[in-house]
Amino acid sequence: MENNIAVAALSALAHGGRLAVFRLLVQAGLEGLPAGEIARSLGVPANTMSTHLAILSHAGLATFERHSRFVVYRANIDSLRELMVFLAKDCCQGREDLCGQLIIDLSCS
Amino acid sequence: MENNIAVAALSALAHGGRLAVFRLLVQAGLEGLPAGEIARSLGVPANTMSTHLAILSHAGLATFERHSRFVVYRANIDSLRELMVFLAKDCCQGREDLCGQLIIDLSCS
DNA sequence: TTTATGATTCGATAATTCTGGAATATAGGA
DNA sequence: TCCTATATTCCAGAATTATCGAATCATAAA
Repeated sequence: MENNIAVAALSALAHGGRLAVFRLLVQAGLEGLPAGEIARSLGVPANTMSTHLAILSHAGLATFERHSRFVVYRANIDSLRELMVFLAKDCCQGREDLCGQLIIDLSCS
Repeated sequence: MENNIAVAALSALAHGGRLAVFRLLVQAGLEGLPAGEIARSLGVPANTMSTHLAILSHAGLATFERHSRFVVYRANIDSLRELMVFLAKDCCQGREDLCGQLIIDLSCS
């Protein structure tokens, strides 16, 4: 993952509202959610939400697909994984000893 | 990790310059680096760097300790781990199936 | 006490991001 | 065609963040 893309992804998630959107999209799974429902669900005006969704998809954290009048958004889990690898790599540059501290618990507790 | 702290950590890293600082601190390891050396190393004015360092330590990503006239900063790897866990958890809320896609390769290649 | 060095804080400007009303697409139905 | 529903783009003001010169603080040495 390139540096600039990582910064874009971090910026996209560094916003409470967009973090909530991402979580909602993850919960929605493969079916995804139309923009309007996301906006309604989080109590945000449609145009504001449209901006947030554009930021998320620009950063690669979400994908979208038009279905007749609806634009369905989906979380891009793969992109989140790349971001996590990027962050982990920061701690592995010639210092594998520190890498050990990064073992994270992925059990869904 | 609390939501607001996670957002603070994401914001802190969502800046090319601060990302570079964090990387430098990780490379420096347990010894850490004094503020001035970090500033010189990255070609940033001391006062600007001081602001960046404050943001990083506020977000928990760095710690500091005064040694006579020097203020030595260190990366807080543990905090990065917590951030990664936080991000991973977003994908595990009742959807353990998606969690599988998050297995990341921590081998330091 | 005076001077020098390292670091932070203050204050002001520039730049960016956030937000939402209004206008504009886009697609389907009457 | 005309109307409605869904979504985005345009635009402008508000809010926040970024940057850095100057002043100040903190520590140590002369």
